[in-house]
Amino acid sequence: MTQTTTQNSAEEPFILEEFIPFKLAVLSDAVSKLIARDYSDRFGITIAEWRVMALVSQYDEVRAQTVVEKTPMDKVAVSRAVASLVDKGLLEKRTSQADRRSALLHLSAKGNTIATDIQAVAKVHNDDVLQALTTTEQAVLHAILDKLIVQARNLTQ
Amino acid sequence: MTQTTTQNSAEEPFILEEFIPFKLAVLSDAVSKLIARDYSDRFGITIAEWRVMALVSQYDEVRAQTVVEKTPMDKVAVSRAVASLVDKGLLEKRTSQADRRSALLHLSAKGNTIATDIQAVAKVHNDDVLQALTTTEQAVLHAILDKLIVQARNLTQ
DNA sequence: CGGTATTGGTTGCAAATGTAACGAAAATGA
DNA sequence: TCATTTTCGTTACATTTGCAACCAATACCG
Repeated sequence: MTQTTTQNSAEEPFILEEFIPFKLAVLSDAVSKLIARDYSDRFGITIAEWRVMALVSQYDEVRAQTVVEKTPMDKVAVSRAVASLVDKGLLEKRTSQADRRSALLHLSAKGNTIATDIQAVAKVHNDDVLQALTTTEQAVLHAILDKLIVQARNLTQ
Repeated sequence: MTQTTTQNSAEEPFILEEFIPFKLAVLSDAVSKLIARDYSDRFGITIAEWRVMALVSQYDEVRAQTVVEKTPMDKVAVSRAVASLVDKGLLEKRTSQADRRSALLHLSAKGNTIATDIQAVAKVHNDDVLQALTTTEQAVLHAILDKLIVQARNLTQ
């Protein structure tokens, strides 16, 4: 851990609500709950399932490992989301010819339709949240979040 | 839900990684895991427990309900964190004379010492993360997060 | 008052999540 | 080429979390 505290920091009162990790948790939690409820009500899927669908939709065909790399989900979470989506008939798995350990995921016709619907809803959610900001602020936010995500990854070795 | 999508949004490809709710989840998750591991290793407490300690330390004496209002934790989570802290001898509960349903929380001597230590560590974590940003960006981030937290609360009715 | 509703917090149970172990396939390398 | 290690994904088990029911105390209101 890097030492970057100022020397007079001990004198400043400690205010939890002003800590970035806390603020991020508060915000992310609020937004996630909002969205999770909506996706569950409208489409009967979880956020984890939605992430898998979104990635499969984007890349057309992905392996579970790819989902693990691109989301904050571990392989168990992905495995379970995939199983559930297959169960619901939204996703199909076919074993890769190149590597028979891994399965290639792709959306079923039904899955494709629903993915399109959710994408529209997701965009509305995104816009709803961002409505509180000016266009400039939105751009700055994106840039800052990108930097911080990189930083967080660096701090995790 | 407010309709704010632009009319040509259907033509833009959908990219999960660029959605603010997703970015926030990725970042918050990474930062939280980083911190959770550290607090657990160094002090043997969870983030939930740390939040309770921080608030009790700040306000000197609080009720469980106050913790619920100021954090993204529900009353069950707070109840359990409090029970665990009492168990560890870091927190004390005394029933309020004004309302004997509620308990007033305050730190034990040991709890106070540890709280001070964690506050220092928390500041370092905060600074470590923010190191990726300029001073201006840090200020902008705070302002934007505040706006978004308000917005998220408004969207949840 | 006296009954009903509300609030503060805990507990029990079910669902979700994380960790570790696992089997199957592929990569490594002696 | 055969033994060993690594990778892919699943499964089993333990822990955590969330929801609903709950008890106790207060507030509300006829």
